Amino acid sequence: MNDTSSGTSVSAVKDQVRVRMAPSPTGYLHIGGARTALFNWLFAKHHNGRFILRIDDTDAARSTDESMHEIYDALKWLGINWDEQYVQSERRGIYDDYVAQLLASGNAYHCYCTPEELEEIRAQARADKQTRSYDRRCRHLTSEAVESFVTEGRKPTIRIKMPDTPIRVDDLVLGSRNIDPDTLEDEVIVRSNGMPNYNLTSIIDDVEIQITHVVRGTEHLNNTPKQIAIANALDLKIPQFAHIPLVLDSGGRKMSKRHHGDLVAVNRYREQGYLPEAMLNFVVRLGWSYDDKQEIFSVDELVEKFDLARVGKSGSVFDIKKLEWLNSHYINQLDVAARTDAVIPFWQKEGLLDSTEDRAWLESIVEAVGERLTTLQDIIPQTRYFFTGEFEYEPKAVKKWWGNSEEKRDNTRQILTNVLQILEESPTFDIETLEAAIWKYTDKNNIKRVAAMQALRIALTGTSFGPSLFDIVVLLGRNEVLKRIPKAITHL
RNA sequence: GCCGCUAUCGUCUAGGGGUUAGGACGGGUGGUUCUCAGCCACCAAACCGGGGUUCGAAUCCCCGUAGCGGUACCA
Repeated sequence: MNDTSSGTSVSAVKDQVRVRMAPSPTGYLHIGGARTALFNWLFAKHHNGRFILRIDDTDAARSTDESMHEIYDALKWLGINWDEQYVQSERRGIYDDYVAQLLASGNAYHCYCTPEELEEIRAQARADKQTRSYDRRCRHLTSEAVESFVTEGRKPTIRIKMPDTPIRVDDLVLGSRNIDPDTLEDEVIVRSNGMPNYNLTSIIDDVEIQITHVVRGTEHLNNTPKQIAIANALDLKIPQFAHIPLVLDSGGRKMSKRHHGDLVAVNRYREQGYLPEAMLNFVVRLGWSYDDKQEIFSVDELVEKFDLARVGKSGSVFDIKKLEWLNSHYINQLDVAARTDAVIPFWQKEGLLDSTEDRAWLESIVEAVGERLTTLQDIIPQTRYFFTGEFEYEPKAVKKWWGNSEEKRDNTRQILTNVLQILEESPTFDIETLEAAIWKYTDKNNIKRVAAMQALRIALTGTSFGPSLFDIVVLLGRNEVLKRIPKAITHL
């Protein structure tokens, strides 16, 4: 409210900032939607305003309850809470009143064209290289014509009559421009079944619920002059607009459910073990930056620093590598207890935990894994062998470290046999003692440490990578280790 | 086809009339180490093209070009 640094005209607005996110419940929340929500939410928080959730469900055929709840879930998971909520299907009366007004003032008219006719008109317009695809033929229907359509049983749509003067669009991100009225379509604002359409309901609600700033994706840019025209015809005061650039795939195309499936679903990332903090931090940097050095932002910092004036104009590519980097950063930020809490559901889902494991042991495992997690899901390949001796010996690792000739394998068997004996006879089973004993053995016999260790690692874990091997040995415990080594020797 | 938007390393971006065009992710090399990850050091990597304006243009203007978005009785 006292913002002088924003660079937008927000500072001039006396009233409270009110922004909204208006998803249509026709699927899950996707990355682009999450970013729109986040930008709006941050803008609201930054200005001490209100963030409103509006469910744009005027398309009854495609809207589902299930989808609505998925969107709620995803938003809540991200920590994007809303102060008010509206559902368009419950507000039908409001739209009907405005439509009646539009009809009465002559700013809207009934259109009796059938979908087939419209398609023909469109095809013709295109062939003629026309700017508009509807020729406005129903603007001036004689009463006889109307009557015959009605007796034919045709149900009309209602179209808005576009003005013949330019429409000025001011955009906080893209700047201002005038739209040539010749390019404007007499949009259908009410379907023949009586349901109002997006361009009508959207602007009416924005005005009705007193939205001060409409922050949405640039796919809506062409809708803006149409919506302004509707508001003008109704003599309504329009909000400010800010169109934010699209989120693109690696090929530079808009990310969409249609083309990318659940690759764009926020919930998918949640299931894979991405942290909401990482998602937020990642997504906010798609199109927004603070300065030339900061990449990591806490939510509080974002609220403090977010500014529409620093939103770029061009689309940004979704780069999973960067998300992964941020995610591992935020996972590593968690202390061992919190990280253990975060990882337990993943062990459970994998069926690795049967409630006999004690907390201290689990925390030790997480401690040993250290900074090796990119996603929480990574805990599975990193730690499966702690919970079960039933694993495959990874072929590539076997070939490299156990050897691919009979001679080399004999050698490995010998090493493992010796190591087994050392571990068996060690008076205590702690890292220092074992390490000293093993090093003594390898150095004395001129065996490369790495060779012995990797041979043992594969015997114990099936893989050639992972935490410090002495951590693993101790965490597995003497009994288990003494079982796994002979098994490996037999398998060799 | 028509309408619109955009254009800095592969990616996210900083900058913006005079800079060695900066950072980060990713990539590469070396070091540390029982492996991997990490960490440390270093390297490669960009102003779409052409015209102006100007002493000077990546930056301002124009024109191209390319990419993308929209073009529904979807939102």
